Amino acid sequence: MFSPVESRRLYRQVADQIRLMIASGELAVGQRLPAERDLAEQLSVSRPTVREALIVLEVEGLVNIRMGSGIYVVRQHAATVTGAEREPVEGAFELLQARALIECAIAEEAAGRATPDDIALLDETLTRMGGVVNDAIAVLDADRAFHTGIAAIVGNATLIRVTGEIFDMRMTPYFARLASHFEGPTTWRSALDEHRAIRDAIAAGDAAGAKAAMRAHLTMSQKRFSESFGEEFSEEEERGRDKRPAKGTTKT
Amino acid sequence: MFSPVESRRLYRQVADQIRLMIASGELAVGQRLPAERDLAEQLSVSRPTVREALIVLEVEGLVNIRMGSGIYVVRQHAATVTGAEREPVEGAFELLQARALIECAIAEEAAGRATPDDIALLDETLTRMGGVVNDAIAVLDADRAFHTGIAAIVGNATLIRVTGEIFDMRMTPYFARLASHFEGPTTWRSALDEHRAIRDAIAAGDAAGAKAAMRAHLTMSQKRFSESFGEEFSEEEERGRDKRPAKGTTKT
DNA sequence: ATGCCTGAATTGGTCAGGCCAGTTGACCAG
DNA sequence: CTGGTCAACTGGCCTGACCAATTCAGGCAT
Repeated sequence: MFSPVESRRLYRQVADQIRLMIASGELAVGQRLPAERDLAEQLSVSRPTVREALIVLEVEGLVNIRMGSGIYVVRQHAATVTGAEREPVEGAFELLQARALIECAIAEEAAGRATPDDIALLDETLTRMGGVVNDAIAVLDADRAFHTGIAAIVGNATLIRVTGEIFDMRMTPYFARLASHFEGPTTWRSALDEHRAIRDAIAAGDAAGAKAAMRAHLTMSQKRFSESFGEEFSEEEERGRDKRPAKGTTKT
Repeated sequence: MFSPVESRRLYRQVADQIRLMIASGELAVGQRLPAERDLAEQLSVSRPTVREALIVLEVEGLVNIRMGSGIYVVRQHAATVTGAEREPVEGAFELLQARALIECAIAEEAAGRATPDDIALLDETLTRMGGVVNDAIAVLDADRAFHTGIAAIVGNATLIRVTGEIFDMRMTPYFARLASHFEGPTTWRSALDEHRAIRDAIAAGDAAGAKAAMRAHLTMSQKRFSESFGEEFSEEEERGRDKRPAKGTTKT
């Protein structure tokens, strides 16, 4: 049907092909791939192209490249596709479910550790968020700061990082385009209220309440999302054209 | 003492450097990067190296490469800046703490959803792990498969991905060097026993038990780790011992 | 026979230079 | 002023080469 012409880039095609071979089991986990030179010959492309494709797979965590030794299949879970051909809607729900599981646990933990300084930092992000509900970019940044701020209360850099990364997963082109349809000052204000509830529970040291508030927040996010795109979802599938060639051009 | 050799591949270093420039705001969102040829000259590396680095950043979603036009910053991902210079010991404890928080929640959720097929898959990884406790690479793979397998029970691709990514964080050169000192058939057999306890709790549908078993497993992992490297750490590090990362003191 | 050591073969990492194709914007004919 | 053309970028891909790390077979001393 609608095939993005973007697929022209050769190293992407090569990466897809190798990824497919891994997913199908043709290349078993732990197995060593043919040498770059051999792959280039078999695929009728040059070695730099093969290298670029392998680097893509390495960043995705599918293979492990060991200098002087070879390239080894680490895992075959094709589930880690980088938004290439993922249903944006399913991806969105999955994302929110994953966030609910992880961030509820973090909020629960944070409630038992928060210091007044921590709460002050959260309050700072809340006031900032309240002042920029009309700025789609700034409000998103404040939203992110609130969620990573809760992770920061636990005092674990890994948790902060993971929280931020999961949050950023919504930044895929698909998701961003869908989000632009339902994100607005009204929905952001609702989110802000839910943020305040989370903040209050954490400030009160109420672990169960913080967990519940976080779950409610992410559940409501999911609800807002599903309700809003229901109407817009007739033919919004096509790739973004001249509407938004680059980010932030029309927003500020 | 010995320099970690840090034979990091050049294109990774270049990617880190550009990522840093993006994170610091030196390269603003929406801005176009210098041309590949110019970047190569400024960084004193060849163009293929620059290309490989940019492909890494593109896969990570930081930049958008548009053929014939240029390379544009999509977003700044400040959370990943910490990767380069991290204390290995603190990092290890942090990692296990983060895993405890996240994977306990996942195990809890999985216990309520597991089907006999899911359990069969877990059992497969357990038997596989039992057969390769002497193979440092294979056993690690089986270990990973068990933990991601639990995430798979929940049926959420994002959770699987996150679990795998956090697991893989231990694959840094620092961590790998430390791990080689304490990982062995004995410790792996202990881990396997703990895995079985988790599996049994999930199979029984015991959410609280699964959570507790997972927490016990990761706590024991931490214990094994800290005990084993205690001897090796005569003069190498000192502040790593008394962990307890102070709350709120988000490092600069 | 055993174990250590060496060196060649293999493999990934990097470089240099070049050509092609798409993008962009200025320039010129209408 | 409008429309179309063209030349200067820019990324995409290729060839060929050399360097560095890994691996393993074969030779040496024990």
